[in-house]
This record gives sequence, structure tokens and C-alpha cells, in this order.
Amino acid sequence: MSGYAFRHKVAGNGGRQIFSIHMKGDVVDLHNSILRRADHNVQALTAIDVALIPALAIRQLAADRPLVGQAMWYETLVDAAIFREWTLNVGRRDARARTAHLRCEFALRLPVAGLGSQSDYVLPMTQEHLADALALTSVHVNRTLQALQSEGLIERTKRVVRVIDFAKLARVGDFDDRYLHLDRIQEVRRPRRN
Amino acid sequence: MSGYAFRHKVAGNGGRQIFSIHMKGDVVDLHNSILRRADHNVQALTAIDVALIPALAIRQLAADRPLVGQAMWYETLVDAAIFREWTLNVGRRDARARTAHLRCEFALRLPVAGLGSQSDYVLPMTQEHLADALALTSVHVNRTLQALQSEGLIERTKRVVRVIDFAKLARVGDFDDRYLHLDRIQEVRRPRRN
DNA sequence: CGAAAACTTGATTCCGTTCAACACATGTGG
DNA sequence: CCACATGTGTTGAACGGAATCAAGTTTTCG
Repeated sequence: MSGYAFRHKVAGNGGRQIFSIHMKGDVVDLHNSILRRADHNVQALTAIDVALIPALAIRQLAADRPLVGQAMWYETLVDAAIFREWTLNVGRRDARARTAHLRCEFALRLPVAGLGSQSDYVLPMTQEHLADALALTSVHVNRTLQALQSEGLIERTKRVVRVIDFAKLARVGDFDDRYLHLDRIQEVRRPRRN
Repeated sequence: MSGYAFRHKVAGNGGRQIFSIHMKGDVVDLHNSILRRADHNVQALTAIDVALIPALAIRQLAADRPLVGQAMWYETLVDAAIFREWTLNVGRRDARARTAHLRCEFALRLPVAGLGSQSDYVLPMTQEHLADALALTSVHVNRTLQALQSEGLIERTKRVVRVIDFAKLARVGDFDDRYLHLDRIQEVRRPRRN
């Protein structure tokens, strides 16, 4: 309902990987609650207000109202699409592109949730959080952010991000918004009445 | 219906990331067909036989028979769980662990599909495919496989994989099968009648 | 049988890590 | 409201794991 949360998993060597950042309006934990066994952790990033929904109620809802069930299924599909892009990001892009890519993603996602604009938004992740989302060290994230800033692509004061040149940042970050399936989100948020 | 396929995405720098390998029995392309826009590629790994199902029929089926719809939703959730683990694998494990982890995953998944056993299975991926799944180069995959072999953890002749010591391999690969949600698969494959 | 694909090996390079120290902000209890 | 502790961000130097480049060899398959 308010605040930010994230999902992550910790490897045996102590490394942590963050998979997703969630904001107000997101249904955060469908995965762990619908499948019986949890396979990852959900954690608050800031102080948050949450609404708890019993897993059973979700299952019931999906059964009783197929369209709602379908909407939740779609949500899961979009979720998976974002996971895929993050895997690509972590696996096949260098630090510079990875970092730029993440910034681009939030420049688009936060406005959809009514939080900031494409060129100015607040993202309460520390550099260590960023490191764990990008599979880098916080030291290298720091250097990479500085590099992007000195190139005039972004500015940052504390946790406020300003995107100076989105098009250029998108090019650097090899960013293509298709994977976010934003059209789908619009549709769910503002359903057509028929 | 037979053969192997995989899903992947290509970054702007030419790097390819493989997300998943599919085998007979898998519903491969729910993601691209249910969401309207494709955000990744599906490709045959071997000669394959496939059954084509119109997206509309799937949507209809999900709407008309909620339990089937639910089953497909669960499938998507498990899919996403595997993506998460792969992200962790690529992001936070070194080449040795990554490679061992992949071997472990298939040692469990292939038997479920009735293809080989935990200790002996055929996986028709070239080292280049492995490289793109593990976010390494094929050169490094080659060296890593040799290392695992010389440690006596696996053997390999062509595409046949023999797991000598699963427990040890699982330790090296930081492998915990929870993310596969195999109990769930069992349930779907052999549904209870009531 | 011959060409292409896949695999192997060695030498070198580089991106990101590691380690370590320090600066600055944040916040809390006394 | 200060004193102190902790968390976060910054910087530098050295190291290392995997990439790159290049040249083989072996396998596959038409």
C-alpha cells in the first residue's frame, strides 16, 4: 500500500541476488503463497504498509472469478518477462549497460505507479542494493554511477535520480521497454467496461 | 512432443542469454502467446515434433475450465521460480558452481520427463549452448567441465552426461532443488481424482 | 570423403573484485 | 543537543577469474 520491498535469494557463498523491486500497488508475494514452498525471500526496502491476503482467498477468487484469475496469471507472466530481462542484464551486459538499464526500467515503471516522472524519481535503494540487483559489488556500482554522471547521462543526490537524456541512457543500457508489457499494465489498471 | 527446445534473448552487444531448456511434455510458449507481444525467442535445439495450440483456445480453456487455467498459472509460477534461480546462478556463482548447478538441475528434471536417470542422461546442448545458458564463453565452459571431470564429479562422452556423485556435485553447485517445485509437477502430472 | 561444426589448448588481456582506509550522513540514547 | 555508533558512499592499489585471440584437433554429417 506504501513503501518499497524487494525479493531476493542468497547463494551458499553469501552472495545475494535481488530479483525485483516492488512498489505500492504491486501484489508482491503471489509466488511464494500460491506454490506451497517458498523459494526466495521478500523484504521491506523502506518502511511499508502492506495488506495481507490469505492464499486461500486468492485461490478462491481465481476459481470463482475467472477473469480475475486470468488477470493474476497475466501479472505472473509479466513478472517472468521481467525476470528474463534481468537475467540477460546480469548475464550478458557489462556494468555500465546494466546500471543504465536498471535506471531506465525505473524511469518507466515508477511513473506508472504514480511515483515520480520519467526524468525525476526517487528510488530508495542503497548502492549495496543496486549491487545485489546488478550482480556487482557496491564499490563498482559507485564507480559506474560516477562514470554515468560524468558523461552527463544522469544526476543523483542521495536517492533522487534525475535522468538527463533518456534516449541516450536507453542506448547505453541496451534498453527496449517491450519486456515490461506496459500496454498490458494499462489494461489491467484501467479495465474496459463492456 | 519430442526433442528439445530453448528460449533465449540477444543483447545489443551480440551476447545471447538462454533462459530455459524445454523437453517433451512442456508447454513451451505460453509467455509469448498469452501476452500479445513476444519479448524473447523460442528455438529448437534438436529436431522436434511440436503441437501448435492457438492462443485463443488456451484463453478459452482457462476461462471455461478454471482448474485447467489454474494449472497453467501454476506452471507459469514454477517457470518464474526457475528463472529466479538461473538469475542467481548467473549473477552470484562462479563458473564452477554455475556449471555444476546446471548439471544437477537436469539430473532431476529429465527423469521427471522420463528421459534418462539422475546419474545418466543425455542433454543435447553444445558447449556453446551451455555457455549462453551460464553466461560464460564456450572456451571457459570447456575448461570448467574438464575440471569437474578431473575431480571425478562427472563424466561426459559427447552429449551423454554421467553424474558420478550427485551429493558432492550438488554441494559444489550450491544446489537446492526447492526452486523446481517438483512436488507440484508430480501433482499436475498425476492428478488426484475426487 | 570432405566441409562445417564442435571441441581443445595456450598465451595474453581486462573488467570487475578484493582489500583497506577514509569521509560523510544518519540516527539514537544519554 | 551532543557524543558516539553505525550505515552509506568514496577512493586507491593490487589481484584474479573469465574473456579474448588464435591455432589446433576431433567429430559430425551430408
